[in-house]
Amino acid sequence: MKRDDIITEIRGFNRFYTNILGLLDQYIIDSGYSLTEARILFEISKTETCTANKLCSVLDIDRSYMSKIINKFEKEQLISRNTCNSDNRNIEIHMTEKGKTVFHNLENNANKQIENLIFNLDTADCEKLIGSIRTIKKYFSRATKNINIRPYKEEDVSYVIDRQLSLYESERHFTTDVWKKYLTQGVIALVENFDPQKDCMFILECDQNPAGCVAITHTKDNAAQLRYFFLEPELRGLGVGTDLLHKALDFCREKKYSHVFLWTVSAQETARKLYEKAGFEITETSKNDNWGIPVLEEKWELDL
Amino acid sequence: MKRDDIITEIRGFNRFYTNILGLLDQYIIDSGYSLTEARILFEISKTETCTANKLCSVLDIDRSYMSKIINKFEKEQLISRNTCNSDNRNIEIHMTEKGKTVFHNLENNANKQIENLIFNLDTADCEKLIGSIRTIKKYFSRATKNINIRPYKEEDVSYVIDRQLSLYESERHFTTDVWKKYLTQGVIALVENFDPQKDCMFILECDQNPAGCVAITHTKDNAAQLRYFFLEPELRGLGVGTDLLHKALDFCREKKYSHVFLWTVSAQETARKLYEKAGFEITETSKNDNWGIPVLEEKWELDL
DNA sequence: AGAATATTGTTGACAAATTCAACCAATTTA
DNA sequence: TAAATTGGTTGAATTTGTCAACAATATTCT
Repeated sequence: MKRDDIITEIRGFNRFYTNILGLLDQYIIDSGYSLTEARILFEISKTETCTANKLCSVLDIDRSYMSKIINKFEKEQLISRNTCNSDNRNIEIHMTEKGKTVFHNLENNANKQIENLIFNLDTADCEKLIGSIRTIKKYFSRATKNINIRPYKEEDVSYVIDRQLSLYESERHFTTDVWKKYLTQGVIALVENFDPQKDCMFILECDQNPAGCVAITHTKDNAAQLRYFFLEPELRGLGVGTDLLHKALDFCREKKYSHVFLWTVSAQETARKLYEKAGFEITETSKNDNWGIPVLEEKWELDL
Repeated sequence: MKRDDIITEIRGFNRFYTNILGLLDQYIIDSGYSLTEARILFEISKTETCTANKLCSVLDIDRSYMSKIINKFEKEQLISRNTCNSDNRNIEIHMTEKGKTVFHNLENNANKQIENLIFNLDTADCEKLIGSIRTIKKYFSRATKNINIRPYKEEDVSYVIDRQLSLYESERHFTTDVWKKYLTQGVIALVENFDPQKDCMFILECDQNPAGCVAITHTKDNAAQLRYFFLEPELRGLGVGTDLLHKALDFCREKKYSHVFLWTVSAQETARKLYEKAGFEITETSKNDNWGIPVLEEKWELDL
């Protein structure tokens, strides 16, 4: 299939889905709230500490416009507001009971509509539909995210440590203190002995928030070791990890390293695929029972 | 997967795709034309004999609003208008050279944007993406179409004959005069000897246009034969064919037929699946070399 | 044929949705 | 401490879209 045909097909789908959404929006419009208002209500209800500003950036709506809608909501007693203690400029928005009811009704109608849409689909059809939805989301979601890779700052260190500990715990069941100490002290050692000519640590930001990391540390004999490579789960599979990995490899090339190695565990499927794609090969394996669950560790190496 | 989870996932996708579309629309908005205007331009350029009214119904836009936008287009010399000869109420809309240029630029920008969106997808990824797009389109497209099944009228007869001849020619390579005569005379015979107590012919309409057919004819010994069952290709796989088939079967039940049969050819995969799903079973097969290409004909029967 | 009705398109008044520019107050940065 | 930034507000202006009345043509019904 040619590139142009793909583009044509996607644009056709965009027109198609514009129609679908327009059809569904009809219900909301009939409810007395505009589509924008409904989107805002939805966002308020799902955001814990919600401010007008957050809403503006998430929904990409003008500040003044937001202010007016929020005002209207307050007049209708759908929400209540109180200025934030820590910063008096911020005003926190909360849903009132009435607001929750109104929102609930909107939600119910929206659900019923989708129910109609899939009414004559059987289980197998639904599975296919959901699969397709996920595929499209995966391939397009990068476009809606503001991804940025930058050198680490002092304040990132706690994120790098804490987030890895919790990810390894939930995903790999690494729970022992030995493991926690090993990881924590490793990161701290890197930062304390940081040599910008030999080491690097990059933070991947998604919409201004840290969402992943990769580092190169030099060993005693001046070899490059890739460490602390992780990515927030919701960003996996978007090609973002590849970019992050290559940022580290580019650093190695820039600093004239001729070789990189890393240690990982065999269960880290997604990461392993990235290593393989980047040209790494397994050169050594060893068992390790110290992290809370027995694992097979693998050494991967790459000549640059 | 539970029904509610499916609905949640679809609604999540709707929000997601609203963002995607909003992102893409930005370019159009920056072009000096509104999204609505761009949609109208697109529709004008692809419609041969275009009138304001057609645009209104296709794009679901108010007549007065359309009138104003069309006026604006004419002032900017993007389009020219001339009243239709056959009906002086209609005013045909044509793109001027300037209009074509403007539209072309819009198109180019839109294409470039999509190009960016799929920039880091390889061929395999694109295949998956397109597959998913088609799946979603298939499952949702019924919702955007106005499907209606009604008894045939005199003026439908030529559609039923001509469309079947061309579909059988392009899809089954039935080309002989024997075949054409057989089909044509069959339909004419049905209409001429039409007995509303024993016969029926239903036309499936899609957005007011004929897009399929099914008929029940009585044989000499008063058995019900299902004939002339076909559906426009773009409507296949949406569950529309099933509805049409059941309309015919319901007629049979209503008229107290205890049995229906039909003849089809083994290559008619999609239709055969519908017959099978409705409970039909093959009771007889025979070769036929008279239609331009040798086929295996099958008799399917169903007890009501 | 002639009256009633429907269709296509237009217009002006209006209402809703959205943007713009100027502004205030709190906070952060230089 | 002055200057710049951030979160939020307000009124005016613009854009977008709807409504109701109307004109011109075509169709239907008697």
